[in-house]
Amino acid sequence: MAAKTNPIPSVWAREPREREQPALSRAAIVREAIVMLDADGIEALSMRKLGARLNAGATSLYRHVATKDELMELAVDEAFGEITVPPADSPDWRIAVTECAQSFRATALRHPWLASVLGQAGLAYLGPNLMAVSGRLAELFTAIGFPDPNRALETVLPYVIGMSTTEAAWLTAVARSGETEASFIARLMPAAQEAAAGHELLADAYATAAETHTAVDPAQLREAKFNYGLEVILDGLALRLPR
Amino acid sequence: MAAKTNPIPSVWAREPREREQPALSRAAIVREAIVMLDADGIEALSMRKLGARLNAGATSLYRHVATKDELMELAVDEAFGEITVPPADSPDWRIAVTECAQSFRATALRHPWLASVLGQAGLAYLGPNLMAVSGRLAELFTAIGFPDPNRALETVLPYVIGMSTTEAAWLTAVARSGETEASFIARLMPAAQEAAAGHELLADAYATAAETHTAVDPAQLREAKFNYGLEVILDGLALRLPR
DNA sequence: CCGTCGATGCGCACACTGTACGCAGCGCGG
DNA sequence: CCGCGCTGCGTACAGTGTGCGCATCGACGG
Repeated sequence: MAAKTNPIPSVWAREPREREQPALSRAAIVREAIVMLDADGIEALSMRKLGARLNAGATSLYRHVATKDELMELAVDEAFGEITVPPADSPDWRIAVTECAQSFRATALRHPWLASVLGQAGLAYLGPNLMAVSGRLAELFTAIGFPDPNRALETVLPYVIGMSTTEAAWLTAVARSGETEASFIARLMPAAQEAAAGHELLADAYATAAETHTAVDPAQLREAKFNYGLEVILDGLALRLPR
Repeated sequence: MAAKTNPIPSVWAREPREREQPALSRAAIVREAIVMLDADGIEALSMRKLGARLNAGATSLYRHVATKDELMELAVDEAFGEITVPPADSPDWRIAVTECAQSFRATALRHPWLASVLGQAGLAYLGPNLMAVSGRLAELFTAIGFPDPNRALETVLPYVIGMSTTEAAWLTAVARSGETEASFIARLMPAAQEAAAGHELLADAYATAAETHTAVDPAQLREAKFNYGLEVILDGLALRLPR
């Protein structure tokens, strides 16, 4: 402390060494990577910038992480840890499935880079959090009583993934534009209508979309859309439940 | 020709110039880019390699394409041109929807890089082919008679996108391994079972999956899974059709 | 036939990426 | 006390997208 308040400009007078940071660790690296990914998107994450953020050189990270791909894998699993799946003995199965679907969607929207990574790597990862989510989903869908729980799960999940990643990609585009979602839509729709020239119905759809989006919060519209599709699928699944 | 069979080592004796290639053009660039993407995946495409493939320097491409992102956008639209949508007056709406869903899936599996691009950029593109597909889909779903055709479409489409991109990502991982899909599964499943330790149901699912996959062609299993989920959704949508 | 001009291709250069390698310092066991 | 393994870092290399200015070409007006 003395040396700090009395800054003698000599290399010899400094304190022996300041191990201020809790050093580098795999957990700290992954945590900071997620912060950067959330803030600036996937293409803004580089090992050098990440190292700098941790008061470390770029190549120091490689003591704790084999490769950047592995780091992304760890980040994905970490994000999956935020997904909640209701217990298998939930009283109302539709509410239970809806809850975990919404949890998945919320996680994907909180971490829009997930969409990119899943598009490239799929679900071949085997991290503990991903396994936990898969396991709990299997339990839930089995307990519901579907004749083929896996098939049922593999109907809902693609829908949730598809909708969430599409939404996330959209939000990424919005974020890159620097505008609010509403103003981005307002700017995009005329171009869309022009591009849709020759496809009457489509142009009309864009026109009415532009109107509704100025009246209603776009985020609410997206959520309603998500829930509508989910209800459709749950109806379809209900037909397959033994009575 | 004389100069070629008689190679005088002089700059002055050579033929005036051979404009053998039909030169560079936006269409040729996009076409060759798709060939490379299909063959070696998305991370193998670089402007330099693409230029070399066209007997051109890397930066020559920029006379016809503003940026690599724009090139990808063009490639995506080109791929969307392969998707077929049945006419709006199809007799059986379930068959019609199934056909275009399968067409979408087939296209995504033929061009697995589509999954990556859609995950990053979403459907905000406005290319002519994408507009044409959207337009025909709108017509089809309107003609079917849903009370809210857009909502119906936006239920099926995310499912198709989610399942197709997941499958494409999986196939990409398989391709990177250099093995056949069956042997890749055989090698992966033990690891998956180990990772699923503590989640009984999941481990069991992996075990039975490993067995069935050795008995049945994995590609057929994937197709059946896709069709099952699609049927579920169509059942859910049918409930919303006015009788 | 010549001069000019716009379009096209290309070499160079810059900033940046992931990551392999070998060295320097630390804390700890013998 | 010595040595050793673990950790961080500096350097370096191959490769990326792309801006810039020059060389070359076909076509066209005089």
